[in-house]
Amino acid sequence: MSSAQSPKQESDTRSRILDSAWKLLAGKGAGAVRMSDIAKQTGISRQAVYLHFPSRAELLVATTRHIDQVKNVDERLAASRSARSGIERLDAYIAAWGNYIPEIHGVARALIALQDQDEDARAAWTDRMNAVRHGCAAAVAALSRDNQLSAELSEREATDLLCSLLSVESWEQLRQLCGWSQARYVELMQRTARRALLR
Amino acid sequence: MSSAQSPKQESDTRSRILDSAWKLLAGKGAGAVRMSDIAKQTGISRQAVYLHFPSRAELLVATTRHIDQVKNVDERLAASRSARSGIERLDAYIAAWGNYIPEIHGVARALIALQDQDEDARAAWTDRMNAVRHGCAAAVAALSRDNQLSAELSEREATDLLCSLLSVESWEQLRQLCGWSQARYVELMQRTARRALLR
DNA sequence: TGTTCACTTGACACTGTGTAAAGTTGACAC
DNA sequence: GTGTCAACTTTACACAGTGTCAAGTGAACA
Repeated sequence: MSSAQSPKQESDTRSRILDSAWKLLAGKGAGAVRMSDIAKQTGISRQAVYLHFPSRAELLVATTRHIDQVKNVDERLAASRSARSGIERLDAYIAAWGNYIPEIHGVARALIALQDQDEDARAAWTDRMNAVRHGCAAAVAALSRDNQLSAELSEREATDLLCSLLSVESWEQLRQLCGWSQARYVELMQRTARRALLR
Repeated sequence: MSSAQSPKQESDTRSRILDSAWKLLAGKGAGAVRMSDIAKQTGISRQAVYLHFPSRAELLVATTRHIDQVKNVDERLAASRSARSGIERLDAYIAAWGNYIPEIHGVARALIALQDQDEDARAAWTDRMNAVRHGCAAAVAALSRDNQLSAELSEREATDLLCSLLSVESWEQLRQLCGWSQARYVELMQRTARRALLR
């Protein structure tokens, strides 16, 4: 997601603020994290945070992009393209995304909660969803080339299905509720996708 | 969910407050709905709302239970038990729940957003998730009795799968994002479940 | 007629966001 | 050394929203 980053590199403090936000959001959840918490965690004053971000909403949106960048999501997802067969590529894509989910879960929830109030957050979330959709479309297209797709499934339907499998929010909640391990969770997603897509 | 309701019937005003909350949450999303909005919508003063509910969080939690009751979810879901075959029962269960999702979506989102801050909201959400899980388990058990389940799928795995299919939050977001109609969405869920569960 | 209940009005304490203004500190330029 | 610039600090405040409190109203009912 968001391969586009600002040309000049992020200032040290800005970056530290984003790291703090990330850490706190993962630990306490968006509703419980205040601007003052983030400032304290960073070791600066609350007002200093506003020197770098105009609002809480923009800070949270920036945090998701920051994590994407730090964790090299684009590279991770791109790696799935080197798989030999279509099915391996599908598995690799799901694994790359599935293993990334826990890292962004806290922030993703923040983004979802913000949607009612903030236009940017709404756009950021829709972008994420669409990025996953497009990634899925590419993986499914590779599968299609291998002719392993059952005839009655159009690519679009397959993409929709995969997309639903990969949507962040409820999967991670379910994972926690059901007590699945991360590995089991990824395996479950892969098996589900295979079952859905292959005859 | 929550077949248990308080013995004495809900006061008229209390019920009207809950209806207002429901309407507003569906329209604007939890983050944008204030206590004063709910009061105004109901035609009473803000303070009067606090005569019926001790806090915003408890009001929102009560709203989910109210919708469940008004919309007769328990009955709707129970109706699926009268289906003849296991597969029909599965379809009926999914349709009952799937058609209910849009009605509670706004409130469900509110509940999710509240989780970080409020213990009751957390419990209410977990209850919902578990109720769906148990409903799924029953539907899958019926399928199992029909011996239509593929051998390698344990009931537990099947339940997990179905559960993931039925989780409210991301499905409804996806439905909107992808522009699926309600009917197409339910059909998609049913087909996905069948593919996952049957060989 | 008096009491009670549901509600109203107005005031206020508290928390959190965001803004504004003036002061500090360190680095770097000359 | 002196000046200056940027990043940050402290203090203060405006504003919105939640939740509380106290006194008052008005209709129903005994």
